[in-house]
Amino acid sequence: MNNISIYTEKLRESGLRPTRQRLKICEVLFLPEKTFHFTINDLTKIIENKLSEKISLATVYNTIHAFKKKGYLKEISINSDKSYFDTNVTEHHHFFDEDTNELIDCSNDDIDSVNIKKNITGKKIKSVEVLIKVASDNQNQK
Amino acid sequence: MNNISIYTEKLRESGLRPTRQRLKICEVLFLPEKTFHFTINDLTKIIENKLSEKISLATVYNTIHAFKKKGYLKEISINSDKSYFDTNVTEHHHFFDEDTNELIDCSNDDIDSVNIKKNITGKKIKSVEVLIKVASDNQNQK
DNA sequence: ATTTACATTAAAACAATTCTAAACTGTTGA
DNA sequence: TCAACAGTTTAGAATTGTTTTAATGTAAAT
Repeated sequence: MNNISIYTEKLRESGLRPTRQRLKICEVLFLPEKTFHFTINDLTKIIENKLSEKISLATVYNTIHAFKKKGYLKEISINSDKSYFDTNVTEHHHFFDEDTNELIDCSNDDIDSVNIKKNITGKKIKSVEVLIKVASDNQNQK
Repeated sequence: MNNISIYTEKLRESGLRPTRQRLKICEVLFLPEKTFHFTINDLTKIIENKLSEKISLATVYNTIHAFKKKGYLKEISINSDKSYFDTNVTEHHHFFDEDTNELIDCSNDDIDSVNIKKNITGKKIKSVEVLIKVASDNQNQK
Protein backbone atom coordinates (compact mmCIF):
# COMPACT_ATOMS: atom_id res chain seq x y z
CA MET A 1 0.00 0.00 0.00
CA ASN A 2 1.66 3.20 -1.12
CA ASN A 3 1.43 6.58 0.51
CA ILE A 4 -1.17 7.95 -1.82
CA SER A 5 -3.61 5.18 -1.05
CA ILE A 6 -2.96 5.67 2.66
CA TYR A 7 -3.86 9.34 2.33
CA THR A 8 -6.87 8.44 0.21
CA GLU A 9 -8.04 6.15 2.95
CA LYS A 10 -7.39 8.62 5.70
CA LEU A 11 -9.23 11.39 3.91
CA ARG A 12 -12.21 9.17 3.22
CA GLU A 13 -12.31 8.07 6.86
CA SER A 14 -12.44 11.73 7.86
CA GLY A 15 -15.32 12.42 5.53
CA LEU A 16 -13.12 14.42 3.18
CA ARG A 17 -13.08 13.49 -0.49
CA PRO A 18 -9.63 12.49 -1.65
CA THR A 19 -9.25 15.06 -4.37
CA ARG A 20 -6.09 15.55 -6.41
CA GLN A 21 -5.38 18.81 -4.58
CA ARG A 22 -5.81 17.36 -1.11
CA LEU A 23 -3.61 14.39 -1.91
CA LYS A 24 -0.85 16.68 -3.14
CA ILE A 25 -1.08 18.73 0.04
CA CYS A 26 -0.94 15.52 2.10
CA GLU A 27 2.25 14.57 0.32
CA VAL A 28 3.87 17.89 1.10
CA LEU A 29 2.76 17.90 4.71
CA PHE A 30 2.92 14.28 5.83
CA LEU A 31 5.45 12.53 3.63
CA PRO A 32 8.54 14.13 5.22
CA GLU A 33 10.04 12.22 8.15
CA LYS A 34 10.42 15.30 10.23
CA THR A 35 7.49 17.43 11.25
CA PHE A 36 7.74 21.12 10.41
CA HIS A 37 6.18 24.55 10.75
CA PHE A 38 4.78 26.56 7.90
CA THR A 39 2.69 29.50 6.87
CA ILE A 40 0.15 29.37 4.06
CA ASN A 41 2.63 31.32 1.98
CA ASP A 42 5.38 28.77 2.64
CA LEU A 43 3.08 25.93 1.67
CA THR A 44 1.92 27.60 -1.52
CA LYS A 45 5.54 28.14 -2.54
CA ILE A 46 6.43 24.50 -1.86
CA ILE A 47 3.52 23.34 -3.96
CA GLU A 48 4.45 25.62 -6.82
CA ASN A 49 8.16 24.86 -6.75
CA LYS A 50 8.69 21.30 -5.54
CA LEU A 51 5.63 19.87 -7.22
CA SER A 52 4.80 21.21 -10.61
CA GLU A 53 1.32 21.87 -9.45
CA LYS A 54 -0.87 24.90 -9.28
CA ILE A 55 -3.44 24.83 -6.50
CA SER A 56 -5.70 27.81 -5.97
CA LEU A 57 -4.93 29.81 -2.88
CA ALA A 58 -8.52 29.44 -1.69
CA THR A 59 -8.14 25.67 -1.88
CA VAL A 60 -4.96 25.77 0.16
CA TYR A 61 -6.78 27.74 2.82
CA ASN A 62 -9.80 25.44 2.71
CA THR A 63 -7.66 22.33 2.98
CA ILE A 64 -5.49 23.58 5.80
CA HIS A 65 -8.56 24.55 7.77
CA ALA A 66 -10.16 21.20 7.11
CA PHE A 67 -6.99 19.38 8.21
CA LYS A 68 -6.74 21.51 11.31
CA LYS A 69 -10.35 20.78 12.21
CA LYS A 70 -9.68 17.07 11.83
CA GLY A 71 -6.64 17.36 14.08
CA TYR A 72 -4.02 16.66 11.43
CA LEU A 73 -2.47 20.07 11.94
CA LYS A 74 -2.04 22.45 14.84
CA GLU A 75 -2.14 26.20 14.64
CA ILE A 76 0.47 27.95 16.76
CA SER A 77 -0.46 31.07 18.71
CA ILE A 78 1.84 33.85 17.66
CA ASN A 79 1.15 37.47 17.32
CA SER A 80 2.04 37.96 13.77
CA ASP A 81 0.47 39.14 10.58
CA LYS A 82 0.22 35.54 9.40
CA SER A 83 -0.81 32.15 10.80
CA TYR A 84 1.70 29.44 11.60
CA PHE A 85 0.86 25.74 11.41
CA ASP A 86 2.61 22.66 12.72
CA THR A 87 2.51 19.13 11.33
CA ASN A 88 3.51 17.95 14.80
CA VAL A 89 0.18 17.59 16.57
CA THR A 90 1.57 16.14 19.79
CA GLU A 91 1.65 18.25 22.95
CA HIS A 92 4.75 20.42 22.76
CA HIS A 93 5.78 24.05 22.94
CA HIS A 94 7.76 26.57 20.92
CA PHE A 95 10.49 29.08 20.76
CA PHE A 96 9.86 31.94 18.39
CA ASP A 97 12.91 33.68 17.02
CA GLU A 98 11.94 37.31 16.61
CA ASP A 99 14.99 38.02 14.46
CA THR A 100 14.12 35.47 11.80
CA ASN A 101 10.39 34.88 12.49
CA GLU A 102 11.18 31.20 12.83
CA LEU A 103 9.50 28.67 15.08
CA ILE A 104 11.62 26.12 16.91
CA ASP A 105 10.21 23.11 18.74
CA CYS A 106 10.65 23.00 22.47
CA SER A 107 10.73 19.33 23.32
CA ASN A 108 9.10 18.14 26.51
CA ASP A 109 12.57 17.49 27.91
CA ASP A 110 13.27 21.19 27.58
CA ILE A 111 10.39 22.37 29.72
CA ASP A 112 8.58 21.20 32.83
CA SER A 113 4.98 20.31 32.21
CA VAL A 114 2.67 23.21 32.86
CA ASN A 115 0.40 22.71 35.83
CA ILE A 116 -2.77 24.78 35.88
CA LYS A 117 -4.66 24.89 39.15
CA LYS A 118 -7.58 27.02 38.09
CA ASN A 119 -10.41 26.18 35.80
CA ILE A 120 -13.05 28.35 34.22
CA THR A 121 -16.58 27.31 35.15
CA GLY A 122 -18.40 25.53 32.35
CA LYS A 123 -15.34 25.57 30.14
CA LYS A 124 -12.99 22.84 29.15
CA ILE A 125 -9.29 23.31 28.46
CA LYS A 126 -8.73 22.81 24.76
CA SER A 127 -5.00 23.45 24.66
CA VAL A 128 -2.09 24.79 26.66
CA GLU A 129 0.58 26.52 24.65
CA VAL A 130 3.82 28.00 25.86
CA LEU A 131 5.53 30.45 23.54
CA ILE A 132 9.06 31.52 24.38
CA LYS A 133 10.08 34.56 22.39
CA VAL A 134 13.80 34.91 21.83
CA ALA A 135 15.98 37.45 20.06
CA SER A 136 19.64 38.35 19.69
CA ASP A 137 21.30 39.43 22.90
CA ASN A 138 22.27 42.79 21.50
CA GLN A 139 18.90 43.56 19.99
CA ASN A 140 16.48 45.97 21.57
CA GLN A 141 13.12 44.45 22.33
CA LYS A 142 10.43 44.48 19.72
CA MET B 1 -1.31 66.49 41.42
CA ASN B 2 -4.12 65.23 39.22
CA ASN B 3 -3.97 62.32 36.87
CA ILE B 4 -3.48 64.36 33.75
CA SER B 5 -0.35 65.98 35.09
CA ILE B 6 0.93 62.57 36.17
CA TYR B 7 0.49 61.30 32.63
CA THR B 8 2.04 64.45 31.23
CA GLU B 9 5.05 63.88 33.41
CA LYS B 10 5.30 60.21 32.57
CA LEU B 11 5.09 60.83 28.84
CA ARG B 12 7.71 63.52 28.98
CA GLU B 13 10.01 61.27 30.98
CA SER B 14 9.66 58.66 28.25
CA GLY B 15 10.56 61.12 25.55
CA LEU B 16 7.00 61.23 24.28
CA ARG B 17 5.30 64.55 23.88
CA PRO B 18 2.17 64.82 26.02
CA THR B 19 -0.28 65.55 23.26
CA ARG B 20 -4.02 65.84 23.74
CA GLN B 21 -4.53 62.49 22.00
CA ARG B 22 -1.95 60.64 24.07
CA LEU B 23 -3.33 62.02 27.31
CA LYS B 24 -6.83 60.90 26.37
CA ILE B 25 -5.55 57.43 25.59
CA CYS B 26 -3.69 57.37 28.91
CA GLU B 27 -6.92 58.19 30.69
CA VAL B 28 -8.73 55.33 29.01
CA LEU B 29 -5.94 52.84 29.59
CA PHE B 30 -4.46 53.73 32.95
CA LEU B 31 -7.17 55.51 34.93
CA PRO B 32 -9.26 52.37 35.63
CA GLU B 33 -8.39 50.54 38.85
CA LYS B 34 -8.45 47.19 37.19
CA THR B 35 -6.15 46.29 34.33
CA PHE B 36 -7.83 45.02 31.20
CA HIS B 37 -7.38 43.55 27.74
CA PHE B 38 -8.32 45.27 24.53
CA THR B 39 -7.99 45.29 20.79
CA ILE B 40 -7.38 48.44 18.78
CA ASN B 41 -10.99 48.25 17.73
CA ASP B 42 -12.17 48.09 21.35
CA LEU B 43 -10.03 51.07 22.23
CA THR B 44 -11.24 53.14 19.30
CA LYS B 45 -14.83 52.48 20.30
CA ILE B 46 -14.20 53.46 23.92
CA ILE B 47 -12.62 56.71 22.79
CA GLU B 48 -15.50 57.50 20.46
CA ASN B 49 -18.24 56.55 22.89
CA LYS B 50 -17.06 57.25 26.45
CA LEU B 51 -15.06 60.33 25.62
CA SER B 52 -16.52 62.67 23.08
CA GLU B 53 -13.27 62.58 21.21
CA LYS B 54 -12.27 61.64 17.72
CA ILE B 55 -8.75 60.34 17.42
CA SER B 56 -7.48 59.18 14.06
CA LEU B 57 -7.03 55.43 13.76
CA ALA B 58 -3.41 55.91 12.71
CA THR B 59 -2.77 57.85 15.91
CA VAL B 60 -4.30 55.10 18.00
CA TYR B 61 -1.99 52.58 16.34
CA ASN B 62 1.03 54.87 16.71
CA THR B 63 0.31 55.52 20.36
CA ILE B 64 -0.32 51.90 21.27
CA HIS B 65 2.91 50.88 19.60
CA ALA B 66 4.80 53.64 21.36
CA PHE B 67 3.33 52.63 24.72
CA LYS B 68 4.16 49.01 24.09
CA LYS B 69 7.74 49.89 23.18
CA LYS B 70 8.05 51.83 26.42
CA GLY B 71 6.70 48.87 28.37
CA TYR B 72 3.39 50.45 29.40
CA LEU B 73 1.45 47.78 27.53
CA LYS B 74 1.96 44.13 26.71
CA GLU B 75 0.86 42.43 23.52
CA ILE B 76 -0.64 38.98 23.98
CA SER B 77 0.14 36.25 21.49
CA ILE B 78 -3.08 34.78 20.24
CA ASN B 79 -3.71 33.41 16.92
CA SER B 80 -6.23 35.72 15.69
CA ASP B 81 -6.90 38.19 13.02
CA LYS B 82 -6.31 41.00 15.49
CA SER B 83 -3.84 42.00 18.17
CA TYR B 84 -4.70 41.92 21.84
CA PHE B 85 -3.09 44.23 24.37
CA ASP B 86 -2.95 44.15 28.15
CA THR B 87 -2.60 47.06 30.54
CA ASN B 88 -1.25 44.58 33.08
CA VAL B 89 2.45 44.47 32.28
CA THR B 90 3.44 42.19 35.13
CA GLU B 91 4.43 38.58 34.45
CA HIS B 92 1.24 36.57 34.13
CA HIS B 93 -0.54 34.25 31.74
CA HIS B 94 -3.93 33.95 30.09
CA PHE B 95 -6.98 31.92 29.42
CA PHE B 96 -8.57 32.56 26.06
CA ASP B 97 -12.25 31.78 25.77
CA GLU B 98 -12.80 30.57 22.24
CA ASP B 99 -16.56 30.96 22.54
CA THR B 100 -16.45 34.67 23.30
CA ASN B 101 -12.93 35.59 22.11
CA GLU B 102 -12.26 36.94 25.57
CA LEU B 103 -8.99 36.96 27.46
CA ILE B 104 -8.98 36.12 31.17
CA ASP B 105 -5.99 36.64 33.44
CA CYS B 106 -4.36 33.59 34.90
CA SER B 107 -2.87 34.75 38.17
CA ASN B 108 0.45 33.34 39.27
CA ASP B 109 -1.38 31.41 41.97
CA ASP B 110 -3.23 29.55 39.25
CA ILE B 111 -0.18 28.21 37.47
CA ASP B 112 3.23 26.91 38.44
CA SER B 113 6.06 29.00 37.12
CA VAL B 114 7.34 27.73 33.81
CA ASN B 115 10.84 26.31 33.93
CA ILE B 116 12.71 26.19 30.64
CA LYS B 117 15.85 24.09 30.57
CA LYS B 118 16.95 24.76 27.03
CA ASN B 119 18.29 27.92 25.55
CA ILE B 120 18.90 28.92 21.98
CA THR B 121 22.53 29.77 21.27
CA GLY B 122 23.14 33.48 20.87
CA LYS B 123 19.57 34.31 21.76
CA LYS B 124 18.06 35.77 24.86
CA ILE B 125 14.61 34.94 26.18
CA LYS B 126 12.43 37.99 25.73
CA SER B 127 9.19 36.59 27.09
CA VAL B 128 7.45 33.41 28.16
CA GLU B 129 3.74 33.28 27.55
CA VAL B 130 1.32 30.54 28.44
CA LEU B 131 -2.00 30.60 26.65
CA ILE B 132 -4.72 28.24 27.82
CA LYS B 133 -7.50 27.97 25.29
CA VAL B 134 -10.88 27.04 26.73
CA ALA B 135 -14.32 26.49 25.26
CA SER B 136 -17.71 25.15 26.28
CA ASP B 137 -17.75 21.51 27.21
CA ASN B 138 -20.34 20.64 24.62
CA GLN B 139 -18.75 22.59 21.83
CA ASN B 140 -16.75 20.97 19.06
CA GLN B 141 -13.23 22.26 18.78
CA LYS B 142 -12.52 25.25 16.64
C1' DA C 1 7.88 84.88 18.08
C1' DT C 2 10.24 81.74 15.21
C1' DT C 3 11.94 77.57 14.28
C1' DT C 4 12.25 72.76 14.37
C1' DA C 5 11.39 68.27 15.21
C1' DC C 6 7.86 65.46 16.50
C1' DA C 7 2.65 64.19 16.01
C1' DT C 8 -1.71 63.86 13.94
C1' DT C 9 -4.58 63.09 10.16
C1' DA C 10 -7.41 61.20 6.19
C1' DA C 11 -6.82 58.58 2.72
C1' DA C 12 -4.37 55.33 0.10
C1' DA C 13 -1.81 51.15 0.14
C1' DC C 14 -1.07 46.71 1.73
C1' DA C 15 -1.13 41.85 3.16
C1' DA C 16 -3.53 37.98 4.94
C1' DT C 17 -7.64 35.81 4.74
C1' DT C 18 -12.49 34.91 3.51
C1' DC C 19 -16.29 35.06 0.38
C1' DT C 20 -18.70 34.38 -4.01
C1' DA C 21 -20.68 32.21 -7.65
C1' DA C 22 -19.66 29.46 -11.43
C1' DA C 23 -17.46 25.35 -13.08
C1' DC C 24 -15.85 20.83 -11.85
C1' DT C 25 -15.55 16.09 -9.85
C1' DG C 26 -16.02 12.13 -6.49
C1' DT C 27 -19.52 9.23 -5.12
C1' DT C 28 -24.03 7.15 -4.87
C1' DG C 29 -27.65 4.55 -6.38
C1' DA C 30 -30.92 3.72 -10.12
C1' DT D 1 -22.94 2.60 -16.45
C1' DC D 2 -24.34 6.92 -15.96
C1' DA D 3 -27.18 10.56 -14.27
C1' DA D 4 -27.61 13.34 -10.40
C1' DC D 5 -26.22 15.26 -6.22
C1' DA D 6 -23.33 17.06 -2.91
C1' DG D 7 -18.96 18.38 -1.98
C1' DT D 8 -14.81 20.82 -4.07
C1' DT D 9 -12.04 23.93 -6.71
C1' DT D 10 -11.30 28.19 -8.72
C1' DA D 11 -10.28 33.18 -9.95
C1' DG D 12 -11.30 37.13 -8.59
C1' DA D 13 -13.65 40.27 -5.60
C1' DA D 14 -14.39 41.63 -0.97
C1' DT D 15 -13.12 42.20 3.72
C1' DT D 16 -10.25 43.03 7.65
C1' DG D 17 -6.51 44.61 10.35
C1' DT D 18 -2.63 47.28 9.94
C1' DT D 19 0.95 50.39 7.89
C1' DT D 20 2.37 54.07 4.93
C1' DT D 21 2.12 58.60 2.90
C1' DA D 22 2.34 63.30 2.56
C1' DA D 23 0.24 67.32 4.15
C1' DT D 24 -0.95 69.88 8.19
C1' DG D 25 -0.66 70.86 13.06
C1' DT D 26 1.62 71.51 17.52
C1' DA D 27 4.95 71.16 21.71
C1' DA D 28 9.05 72.84 23.05
C1' DA D 29 13.62 74.90 22.31
C1' DT D 30 15.90 79.05 20.77
